[in-house]
Amino acid sequence: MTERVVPPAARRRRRPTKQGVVLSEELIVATALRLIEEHGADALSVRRLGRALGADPSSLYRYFRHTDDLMLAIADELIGRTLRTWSPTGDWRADLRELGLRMHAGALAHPRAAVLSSYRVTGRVHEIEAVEAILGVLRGAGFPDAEAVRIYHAFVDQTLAFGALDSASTALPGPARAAEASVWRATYVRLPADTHPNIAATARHLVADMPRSSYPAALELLLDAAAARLTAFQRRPVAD
Amino acid sequence: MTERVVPPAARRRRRPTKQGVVLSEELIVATALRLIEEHGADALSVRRLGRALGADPSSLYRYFRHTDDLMLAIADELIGRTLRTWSPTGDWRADLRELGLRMHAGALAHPRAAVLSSYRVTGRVHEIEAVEAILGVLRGAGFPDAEAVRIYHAFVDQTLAFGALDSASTALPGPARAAEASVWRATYVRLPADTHPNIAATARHLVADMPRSSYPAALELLLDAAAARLTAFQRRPVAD
DNA sequence: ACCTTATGACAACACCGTTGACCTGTTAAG
DNA sequence: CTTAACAGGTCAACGGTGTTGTCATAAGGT
Repeated sequence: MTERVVPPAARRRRRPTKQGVVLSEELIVATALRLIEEHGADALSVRRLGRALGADPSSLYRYFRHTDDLMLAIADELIGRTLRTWSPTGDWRADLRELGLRMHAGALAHPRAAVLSSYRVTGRVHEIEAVEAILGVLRGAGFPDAEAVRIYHAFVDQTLAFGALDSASTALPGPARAAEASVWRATYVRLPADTHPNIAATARHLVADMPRSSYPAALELLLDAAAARLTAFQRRPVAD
Repeated sequence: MTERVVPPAARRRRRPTKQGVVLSEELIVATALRLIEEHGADALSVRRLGRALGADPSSLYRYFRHTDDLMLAIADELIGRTLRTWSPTGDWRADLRELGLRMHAGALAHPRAAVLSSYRVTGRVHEIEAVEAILGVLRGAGFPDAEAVRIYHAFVDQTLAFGALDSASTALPGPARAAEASVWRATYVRLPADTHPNIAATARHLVADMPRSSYPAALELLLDAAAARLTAFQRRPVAD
């Protein structure tokens, strides 16, 4: 068998599919994203994607070695779209807060694609840009290199993880989602104080707090802790 | 069609499968967990589970409406097991740290269940116990009720979100996972300093830090921030 | 002893990712 | 121009998946 996937640069002999579509990596990724947005992540399969493109499913294997490869391409495209609308101001806390909230919002906007991109390192252009930018913010703020990496890592993973978490629950089928929301009201609030004193005591807070995302709060806690460390470093600088 | 799933209380006519096994919800969940532990998360399918149990796959649908239901049952069992090996000492920071790390480790050991349980409220017994226990630790430490709920929410979501994130990457098929790990060494480290100064400057830290989970670091940051707030409250108490 | 019905088994359905073999239009070389 | 190579599209098949409609039967209540 000749090698299935050809590097994009060497692609020349493009010819239309039976249904008249000229395939390309970009078109495939764009169509995949559209599919995910319109019908959910479960709607993304090689076969369905092929159908949506007007091509035989197996054609896709000329562009991506396996579905995994395709996922990475999709993930990187998402990172790129998010980063394009963000520009650092110089205030590291504000910049990280803004970026975090933006990434989180982006995840919620593409609920089912967010899950895919959360746990993969793509090593592609957009991801690299993002890493460079965030590290720049932290080092510019005065974090020593090792600490900058540590904070970067926690920040990025926290944002991606919450993005995936929150968008997963957003993406639940309608009735299931309503059921989730009502568990707090229906089950937890009713627990008697003698067997579950702590839940009973905080019931009204639970009902108010739990249905909302805790990402903004968690982000603020992380920024607080990072700021505290920064002032500690500034008081007693550390060799790097 | 008669309703497929019968509430456990109403189960009476237990009869052995062709291979002589007497099914039960507990046995199914236990076997599923064993399968995951022994052969990885991908080894869990209705058909394989049936084979492992010595029963027809379709029999499982007498106990669980769909695989999702089964996953939730597994998830709750996991919460239970995690909680069972944890006993609060009275030092709230140590207790939360210990519980967080335990939950995270539990998630890593059972990736598929972890992903599901991260964004679902099961409302089952073990989950309720966990909520009660964590709230107890926080209120015992002196957090006002509203703040206790806020910290609880951030703590639990962060733990579950990181659990899902990290277990998703450990659940990657072998080669894909190896590829992930090498991206930092192969791609990022090689970026020239003139185009990517921040990555180049921190390259050795990135290689050391990124392949590991950032959960322990993120947890510590959260505990730091919470402790800072606690002392603030203790200095100037707040009506609740 | 009988009747009901819970529960297990079976077969079938509609999907899935992936691959090897085949065919054909595009392209570059002569 | 002609032609030979081969990129890239198509087809059919493999072995897997979750799920369901139907049927047989053994357990339990009466």
